[in-house]
Amino acid sequence: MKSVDLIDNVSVAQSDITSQDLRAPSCDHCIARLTSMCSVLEEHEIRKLSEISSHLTKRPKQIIYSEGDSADYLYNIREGCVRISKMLADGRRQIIGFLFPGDFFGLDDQNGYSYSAEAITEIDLCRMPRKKILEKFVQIPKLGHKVLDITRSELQNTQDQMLLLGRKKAKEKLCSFVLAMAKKTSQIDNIPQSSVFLPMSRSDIADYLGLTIETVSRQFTILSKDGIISFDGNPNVTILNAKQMTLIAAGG
Amino acid sequence: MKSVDLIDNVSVAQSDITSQDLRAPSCDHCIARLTSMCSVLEEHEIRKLSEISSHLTKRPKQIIYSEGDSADYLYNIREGCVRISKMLADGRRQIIGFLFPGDFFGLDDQNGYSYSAEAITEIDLCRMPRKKILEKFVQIPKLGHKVLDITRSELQNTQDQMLLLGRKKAKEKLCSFVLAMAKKTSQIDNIPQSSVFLPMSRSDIADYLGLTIETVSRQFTILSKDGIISFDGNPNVTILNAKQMTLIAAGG
DNA sequence: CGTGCATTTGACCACCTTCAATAAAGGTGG
DNA sequence: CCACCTTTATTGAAGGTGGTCAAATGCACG
Repeated sequence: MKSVDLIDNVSVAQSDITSQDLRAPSCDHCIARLTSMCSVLEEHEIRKLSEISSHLTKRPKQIIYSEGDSADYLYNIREGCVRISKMLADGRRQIIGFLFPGDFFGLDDQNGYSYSAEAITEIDLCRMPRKKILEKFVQIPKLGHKVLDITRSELQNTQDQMLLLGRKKAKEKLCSFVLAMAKKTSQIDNIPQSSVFLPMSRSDIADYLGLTIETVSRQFTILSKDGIISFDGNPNVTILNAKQMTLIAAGG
Repeated sequence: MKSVDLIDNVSVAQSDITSQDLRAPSCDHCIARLTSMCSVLEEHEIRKLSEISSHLTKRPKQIIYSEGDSADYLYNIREGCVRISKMLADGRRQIIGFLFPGDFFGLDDQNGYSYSAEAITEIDLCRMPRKKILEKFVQIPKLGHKVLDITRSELQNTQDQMLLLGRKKAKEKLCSFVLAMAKKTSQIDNIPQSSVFLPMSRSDIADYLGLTIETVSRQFTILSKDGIISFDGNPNVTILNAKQMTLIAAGG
């Protein structure tokens, strides 16, 4: 039922060992520090958090964990793109979200992880034991409040996605998606908003929008022919007519 | 754009006035107290919370607030059923959820409410100013933690609903819905799990499942003919074959 | 008993899916 | 570096699930 990880894990284990050495200085150069839950912490609090954290990397398509696994760790993304997804018994998949540096995932309870997490690009993660991070919420109240804020914001995004999945047409879905990615990635690197980096496959996009890869491909072609986007160089898309794209995305 | 409230508000204002008198004793008999965020509080903490709360009622179809309104209050449901929803400019609606006693809603930020909230049945609400409840999160840490727990749980439900909206067939959606309602309402009253109370209209169900009322109606008819449910007395549905229903709901 | 609204049922149609073929991109080994 | 193979993306044709339009039935209320 769960897809098989085709790449052996040895190199990852090695990365783990390496990261142990790099652990202390790693927060200093963490590009996610200003956008993640860590952004509310003082220097000494960051240091305390780094003591319970370990660092690991994954290669594209590697599984971080699977739906139902014991939820022992919380993950912070330092670098790269992660997809989180749920599956039906017969293999139909729904991608819950694409996560980028500064995002966290895996804060589940004793019922185990509620979704699977996999690397899309090369990724760089910061991992904390769930039990210890829950203690930190008590010791550092503002951390707990920040996590509540982020979770509420996530909930709102997910509710927006419900509107998309339940009520938008294929073309509207695609426009909403590209705009959302533009917004999300522009917070990370300094690519101007009109150029959007899409590291995920057509299959991922389809499973995120409740469509098939064929429909995604066709709609992209139409948007391109209509002069709304262009595909200069994969995996980048350029938004040529943001105004009209926004209009379509809103269902207008 | 926003639907008009057809029932005048005078009676509600009167309810508000009445509730001021009843405020102090109201928590004592609140049936939602054991299932809501209040469940973690001691007697004296409940009393403090009731000092910043007011009590109000609404009649079926009345609007509690609309998407975009300034998010000044948090609401706890004491009695009745509420629907929360989002709309596209052209009127397409997505119902985000049906809420019951013990559920809260309206914890939004300065961007305003992210969805509209309306009464489905006669409802009985407990209302708290957002600013004051945020202070309580600081004063009573376990309240903040409880709200985080509830919010995480909500997020998981919403992610399950993404899977439903994006990947399930109409029949599977209906079965999932009826089972979810059975689970939810059985926590509230003591109706045996096989009899499910559905206070919402076909239109509400359709907009929750990303379908049309016709499809909802047709699928209900099919499920009824297949002996999986029966419609003894509206608005109640009886589950005759829970096993098969669960199988269909899971996509098997 | 008639009016108004919600629900059910029917006929037809469209958007998206499914199936299939082709094209392009990426990875491996000679 | 190119040939070969695999994977991914695009494009085309046919089909189905669910939507749209329309009418009938049921139900509550005056």
